[in-house]
Amino acid sequence: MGTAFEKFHQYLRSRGLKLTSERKNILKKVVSIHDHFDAEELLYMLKEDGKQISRASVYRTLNLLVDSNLVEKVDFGEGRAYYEHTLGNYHHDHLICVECGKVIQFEDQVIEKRQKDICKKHKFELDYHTLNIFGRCSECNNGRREEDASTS
Amino acid sequence: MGTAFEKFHQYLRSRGLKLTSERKNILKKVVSIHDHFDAEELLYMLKEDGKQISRASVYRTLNLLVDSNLVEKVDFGEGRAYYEHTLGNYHHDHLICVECGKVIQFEDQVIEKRQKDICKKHKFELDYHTLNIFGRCSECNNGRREEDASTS
DNA sequence: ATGCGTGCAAATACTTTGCATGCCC
DNA sequence: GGGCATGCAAAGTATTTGCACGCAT
Repeated sequence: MGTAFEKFHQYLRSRGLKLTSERKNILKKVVSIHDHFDAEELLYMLKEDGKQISRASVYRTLNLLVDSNLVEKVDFGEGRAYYEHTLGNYHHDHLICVECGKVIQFEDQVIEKRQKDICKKHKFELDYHTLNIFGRCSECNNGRREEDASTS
Repeated sequence: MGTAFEKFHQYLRSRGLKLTSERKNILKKVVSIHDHFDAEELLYMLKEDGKQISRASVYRTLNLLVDSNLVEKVDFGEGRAYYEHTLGNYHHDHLICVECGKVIQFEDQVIEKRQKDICKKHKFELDYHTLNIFGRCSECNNGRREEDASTS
């Protein structure tokens, strides 16, 4: 758990940046959230905890955290960015219900491996990836007939 | 090629919507673009062709096209949506170079199949998916030493 | 004819940025 | 003490929406 701070501190130093109390508080909060969240939610949680941190700092720090690989930016196609920390979490992908918005996380080694192979084939140096599968979850799907099996 | 219009027309009818000349022109342009594009680019191309179509109509029609499965919305994490039509194109995923912005399309049946299996396991009805792999392309990668093989 | 669609401009939503001041190293 | 960071508000993007008029069915 201390590792996250060390990593971040190291990242900041390597760029001549500083580990301020705001950044510390943001990182502390971020690693405590074991789910995805967006910038506004994070800002709200920090305020709830009595931390007075500006919206600008939250956005700025999230960018740094993404850059330092401590946080992943995920995109659910909602026109806003979600984030999740990468600690302990092996990387995971998402099943996103277009009906109720529920997000189910999963991870699959076959797909991970296959991606690496594809990158190798294209001489592409893999950094990270995002795989989102959109559809309807089992609950929202109840009492529905199938309509199309077209797109994959 | 006429099929796209039939499909769209059918989709519109099924919703009590109309096939206007604006929608026709937008669809015609969209199917002619064999690459991804964003709303502004599309608007610009239409203007170039001498079509006077408003930004609002472009955005509105793109949403209809996505809804009717003729067009796919893809997200490169740039804070804006890209689109590509789904005609003839079997679905494809993307390798995105974070350095030069180049986008390489690929498709892999193993991954496609695996996704279907995962959905089945979660009783999730698959609609569509987006898989973006970010990293550095072979050109941008030249003369670089590898630094981290951490995240996948 | 009826009602959906269009264009325009304003509104909204998310994120970034300029500037004066504050604080880490 | 110097320079990066912060907070604020304003600016910047991307996209949506209300309204009056126009056109497809």
